[in-house]
Amino acid sequence: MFSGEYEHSLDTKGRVIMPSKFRESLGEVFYVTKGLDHNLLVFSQEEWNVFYDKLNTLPMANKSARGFSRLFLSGAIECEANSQGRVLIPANLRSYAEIEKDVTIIGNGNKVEIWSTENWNKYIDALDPEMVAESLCEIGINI
Amino acid sequence: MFSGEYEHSLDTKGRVIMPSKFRESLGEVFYVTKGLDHNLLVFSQEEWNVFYDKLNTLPMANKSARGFSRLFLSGAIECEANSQGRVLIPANLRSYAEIEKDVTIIGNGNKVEIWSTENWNKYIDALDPEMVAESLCEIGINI
DNA sequence: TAACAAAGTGTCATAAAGTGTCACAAAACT
DNA sequence: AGTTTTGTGACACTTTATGACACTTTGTTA
Repeated sequence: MFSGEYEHSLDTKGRVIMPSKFRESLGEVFYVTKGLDHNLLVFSQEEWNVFYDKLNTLPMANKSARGFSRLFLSGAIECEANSQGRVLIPANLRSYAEIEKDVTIIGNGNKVEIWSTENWNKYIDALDPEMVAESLCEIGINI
Repeated sequence: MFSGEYEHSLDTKGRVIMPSKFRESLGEVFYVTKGLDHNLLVFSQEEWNVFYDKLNTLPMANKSARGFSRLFLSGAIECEANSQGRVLIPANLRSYAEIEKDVTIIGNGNKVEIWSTENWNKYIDALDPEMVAESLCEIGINI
């Protein structure tokens, strides 16, 4: 399980350090793709396979199925952290997540997320626990 | 699995570079044909065979099935990338995909897709994450 | 059918992008 | 406080992309 929050910065070539706490669980090879809140998602090989298999069962004659597939796969890269745990984030992912220099990397259960620090702070500040709780109730989720 | 997004431009003779990340998996000889969204599809020999077999099982008594078959097969060409990974896109495919100068090449699972950069940007910008999230729920993908 | 034009192909040279690793700084842990 | 681990900048090196140009093939016209 991934948890915690780490702030790092990109080097001049657009590489980011994967925090050492996450490296072991992620494994040698892992996957980065676009998330739904203008952030990036990082999956271990195992978790990625589960996700990829689901995508593959979708019928390509269906328009929205083609959309997901393109969104997630065009945004996906296979990474192998080098000896120092650095990973290159390609330009298209950087611009999608509005990442320039400072990133915040958080653990979120079965995945890791990469945010631009600015967006992360905005997001987490705007999150009102009361309202979140309320909405969960409404849709019948009991936590 | 093909994934990632690469932007390239055609040379003056209408050739395009196949990104190096894709070359190995595509193999020496591969197939290019028309796609469903005014883009081009690129298959490895192996994936092409799978695709071709699927086309062959379509009931040809059905009008759309005949259309499908004609769209994909009439547009198909066999390609061999030269030593620098360049491939000539024939004029009919270029005009089908509205490709003039800038192309974006994306990995999409079992196939590669070639888009005019302009069309690709329009397409991907029009995908609304909220709506995607909604549809993902419906089909039971949890991300 | 010879001459020419157009289209297609191969390859070089250069520029740009990506990758590996060293060395030091900062932080965490005894 | 000393030791180990982790993060960062710097830089060398490798790989990849692309314009340029020459050569080959194909097609057209006189």
